[in-house]
Amino acid sequence: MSIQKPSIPKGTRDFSPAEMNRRNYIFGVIRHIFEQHGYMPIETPAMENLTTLLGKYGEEGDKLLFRILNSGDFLSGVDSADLTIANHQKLSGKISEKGLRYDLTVPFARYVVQHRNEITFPFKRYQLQPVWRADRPQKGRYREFYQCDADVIGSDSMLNEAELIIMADKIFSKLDINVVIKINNRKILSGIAEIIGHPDKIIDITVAIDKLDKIGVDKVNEELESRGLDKTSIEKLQPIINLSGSNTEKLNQIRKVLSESADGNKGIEEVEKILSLISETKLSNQIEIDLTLARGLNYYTGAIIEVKAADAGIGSLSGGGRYDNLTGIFGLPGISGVGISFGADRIYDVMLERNLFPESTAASTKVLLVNFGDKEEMVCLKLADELRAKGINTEYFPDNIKIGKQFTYADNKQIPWVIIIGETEMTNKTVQLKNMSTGVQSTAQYHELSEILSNDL
RNA sequence: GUGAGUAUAGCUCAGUCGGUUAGAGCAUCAGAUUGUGGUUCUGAGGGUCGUGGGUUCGAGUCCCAUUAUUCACCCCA
Repeated sequence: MSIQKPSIPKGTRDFSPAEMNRRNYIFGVIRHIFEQHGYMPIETPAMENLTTLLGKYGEEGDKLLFRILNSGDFLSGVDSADLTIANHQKLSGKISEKGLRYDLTVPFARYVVQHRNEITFPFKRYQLQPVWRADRPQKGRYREFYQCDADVIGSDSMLNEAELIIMADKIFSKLDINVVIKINNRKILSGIAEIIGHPDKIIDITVAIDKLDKIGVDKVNEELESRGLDKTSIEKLQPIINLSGSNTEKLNQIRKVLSESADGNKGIEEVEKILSLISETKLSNQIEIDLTLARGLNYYTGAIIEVKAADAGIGSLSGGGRYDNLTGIFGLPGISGVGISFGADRIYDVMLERNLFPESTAASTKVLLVNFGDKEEMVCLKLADELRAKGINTEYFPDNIKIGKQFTYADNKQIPWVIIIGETEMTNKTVQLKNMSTGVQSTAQYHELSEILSNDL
């Protein structure tokens, strides 16, 4: 066997220490805000039964599921007639029973149904875990990536929508990313489709309108026509396509079009309610009604939320919405949920591109003690432990090598301080303390160290 | 699923019209400097030019196939 070049599957990544520190910073901010609002952590397995996953994400989603081949003799029970290309779908069902999770919402719904007797409703949970999609990778799109979900299940109140939006605003403002929070409502979209007499065309309509900025009104109308809408319907859609102004102005324009639709009016009412609840809070980011939001249309039934980086080419950083009956298919009907998901990897990409990570994410070790050999060892070990006890991340270099090399090590690891204890220092019961960024070195007493090191940032 | 690009040192990339022994920067290692890093100087190691075939006296370079990878569409965090 020849030596093979090591590699990892496309769309997956290794995370080196510097990247992990930055990623953990993002997770830390998100977790902190979630917990501040009373969300509790759960985890679910990387793999789920395919029966749990299939049919929840539409036809496209089913294709993007990673399926796990059954262990052992996976062909037992398969007859040769199944082993044809035409039968691949049927075959796949026989040789694969498990799949990697595609998102965190469906496993959460499964979890809620399975644990319904242990859960107090409304149940507020958060979950920071990787998900997998067998997509073609490209910029900002991976086959393995982390979602950070917060959901409330078992409460119909719009306060939840408002809270999720406020949390999103806090998270992005804490991370220093300028974003636009976009909201929409499935009921408004249904209302539009109802008014023009094409309830089946919601997706076609939103996809076409979404291209307005790129291709202009005329082309959008052409596209609507090619997607099977008649002239009268397109005419009725014009006020929707040309929607503009403040959120209130937009709502008024929509209201005129949807006056005949019960569903549509309900949707408008919901959006207004959410906006009014948020108006009590001072948001750092802009919030904007956008009817082209049609994400997750397969299961969202009310509010739809999406967060995009202001002036960025990357896709959305966060998305969510309300789903009235997600647990219904698992045998627990009538429970409504609303949630939001943050894409940690895209947030990372945007922050890296804009240089938004704080300096402190670069290093975790605060001070390195230089190794001078056996005589100094005990003093160093004792001092190192004292510093750790004071909350200072400290390491002692394990080998007695040239101290130049030990400095290079500190430099590469971006450790801000180095402590040198040699024969002279041992006798005097002092240390040489060197600041690696200024290059300034001075003599210090043991008891001064923790204060100097913890004051410095 | 559709389309386009790329593949040469650990990394980023040069390599002319097809022509002798394939180069640079960065990184690594060693030394200048056995109690001081990041800056400087000197030197060293490191290559099946993705893989397989073809054209040719001769291929990193041209042609075909294949694999990997990147970007875009669809869709999505």
